[in-house]
Amino acid sequence: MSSQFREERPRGRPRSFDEAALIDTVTDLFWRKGFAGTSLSDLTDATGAARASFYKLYGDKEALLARALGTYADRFHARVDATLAKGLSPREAVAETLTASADRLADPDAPNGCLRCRTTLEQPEPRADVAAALDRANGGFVMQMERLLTGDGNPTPRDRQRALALTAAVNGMVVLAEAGADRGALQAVIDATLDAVFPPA
Amino acid sequence: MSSQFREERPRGRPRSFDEAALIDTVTDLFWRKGFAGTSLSDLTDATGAARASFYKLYGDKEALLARALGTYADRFHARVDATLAKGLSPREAVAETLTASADRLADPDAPNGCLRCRTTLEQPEPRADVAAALDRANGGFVMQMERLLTGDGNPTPRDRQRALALTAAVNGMVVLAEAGADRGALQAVIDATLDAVFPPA
DNA sequence: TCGTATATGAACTGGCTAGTCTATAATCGG
DNA sequence: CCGATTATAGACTAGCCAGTTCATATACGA
Repeated sequence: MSSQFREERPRGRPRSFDEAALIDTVTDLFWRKGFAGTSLSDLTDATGAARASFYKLYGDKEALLARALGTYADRFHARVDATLAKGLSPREAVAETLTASADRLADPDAPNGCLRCRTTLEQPEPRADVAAALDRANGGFVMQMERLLTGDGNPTPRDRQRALALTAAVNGMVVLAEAGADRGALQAVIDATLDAVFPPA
Repeated sequence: MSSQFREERPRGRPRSFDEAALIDTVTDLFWRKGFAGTSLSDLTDATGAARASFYKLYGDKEALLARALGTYADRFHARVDATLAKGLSPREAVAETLTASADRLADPDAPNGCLRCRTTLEQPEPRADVAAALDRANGGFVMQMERLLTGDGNPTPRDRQRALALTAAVNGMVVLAEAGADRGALQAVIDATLDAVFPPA
């Protein structure tokens, strides 16, 4: 009976790191330092996982990047879910999302920048698996913008264009912030974007 | 008299590369392949300059990056000069500039992306000289946007905000394009941006 | 022709990297 | 306690890169 409820333990020596947290930690590292700027020693130090474990479990460093991009996109997806759950108007939902992004971008304590944008520019010709993850992250971002605009309804062609404009605004704020722009500058971008996407009657 | 008109020749063995073109070539290489992705062998192969000449003339690879950023910014400055010389309205001048950027970004033959944006994201904590060049490139871009808006007049605080919105739009298009967006998607961003910055009465 | 000045090319250094390999450690079932 | 299984630590390989060094080449002025 005890066996019936016990977690299944794998056979050999147990892992010395937290499997569930590993990809999150890797994601944060790539986010902070970039893919090229993160060495495998950085990863083993931060996660506690043995060097060999990474290769056994995931293949290689680029496969880890693909996973990290997935995690990064999932986090944003969850944020949009939370915003949609509040039942705001599209304009309010978009404003909340842009404001949260700007707050994070201007926060000196948060990891700077954006893993999706940084990787997009850093890897113009990525390996197939990374390219797929990148496409899903970038395409997914536009889709989340469409969800904010339509409240999960079907986007019109016009909505798709508005979602592209919103995506460009966020991407643009990422670069601006990394270039040293302060929160006020980002707010100017948000204000202009909201006026463009939700034209005042 | 011949000596009077002859170009001054330096004393020793002449250089085997075109000095005037060197930084342009370096700029294009960094533009295409990124700073980290461009090796010194790439630079010597492309320019014909000896490895040692780079170090003697410029110091090191990062100093070259700083120069390349200056060249890149100068090119854009010159483009804006040419646009301003046409005597268009601010809206027309901005539209022409954004259109030219989008055309280039969507052109499969042009070097992809944007050296300024890419370097901004790739080097979050650059060395002092690179940081200065990057600040001048990024700050200069906003200033060029202000010039387009004011026709070289004094920008109002409102103009400065509009220039930030334009800068964010271009930065955003850079990331969008690198993520695979087509020319039509970029046009949607341009249209929304023009409406936001030049609100239809 | 000779001395000086400058650039070249190629070898070399030192360091870092991703990825592999192996002996050992820690857990299991029996 | 034993054998099987899995993970670990960390040494090791092989390659790449930035930057330096030095003998050699090519120009000058006198």
